[in-house]
Amino acid sequence: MPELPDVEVFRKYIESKAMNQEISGVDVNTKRILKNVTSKKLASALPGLSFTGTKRHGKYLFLDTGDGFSVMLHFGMTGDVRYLTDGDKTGKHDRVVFHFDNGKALAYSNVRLLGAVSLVKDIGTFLGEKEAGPDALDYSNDQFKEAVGSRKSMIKTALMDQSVIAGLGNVYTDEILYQSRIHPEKKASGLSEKEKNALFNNMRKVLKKAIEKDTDVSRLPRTYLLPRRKEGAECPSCSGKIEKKYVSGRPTYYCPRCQGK
DNA sequence: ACCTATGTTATCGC
DNA sequence: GGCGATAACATAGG
Repeated sequence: MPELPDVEVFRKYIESKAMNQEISGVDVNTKRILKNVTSKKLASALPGLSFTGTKRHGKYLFLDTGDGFSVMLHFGMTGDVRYLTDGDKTGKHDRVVFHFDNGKALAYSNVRLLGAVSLVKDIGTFLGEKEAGPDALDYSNDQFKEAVGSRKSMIKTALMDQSVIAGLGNVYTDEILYQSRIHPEKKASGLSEKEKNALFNNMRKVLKKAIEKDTDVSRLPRTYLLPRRKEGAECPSCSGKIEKKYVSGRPTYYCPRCQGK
């Protein structure tokens, strides 16, 4: 489920479990998940080091080693992490497992192989190469309005464009647009000041709420679309029907009555 | 067997 | 270069 809130929850999880434990070895079970690094390199660079800190930018997660480079984790659509303690077994989809000298381990799992694991020397350089825009939660209201308002694409496309805003994906973009009562196909540059302000405020509200609830959709407020993100579901606000339409090639759920064009 | 899916990247045409 | 549409990647579940 990795969008910004999911990756932030992963980050906190790793921060609370896997810090400052000496890495004893790295198992690469699926070489295809590695990008710009060989399994040999990964397995030789990390032993003796430990994870000393974490950083997240958009959907990218970085585990610092304190030795001038970080492990970069990207999760695609199905990535996850698990801290393995005594007796926990690795699963079929654990693509890379970082073992610690205390017997525990951190597993990066991914059903589909759309994600990536890599080593990154300089995070800023890496993000520059990826053309990542500012993180969604680092934007000021004015910067946000300028970045979004200058786009000629549909608002949903602009919000999901990682070079404009890093971190928003298909699911949370639907929620943000729903909360803001804005149709996903409205032209970004045609939004009013009021609409842009609402978008900015709801973006922060939705992302923070999702993080606060550990991205458990069943714990989100009743006024949220996510728990009912299904075609034909009842709109939590007007009791109309939720519609599904492909926007920018992605399945998009919205309430045509609340989110007029 | 067919369709769907939380992401990214490349390609084609306008 | 921007933008929309489309496909590709790989896999599990309905």
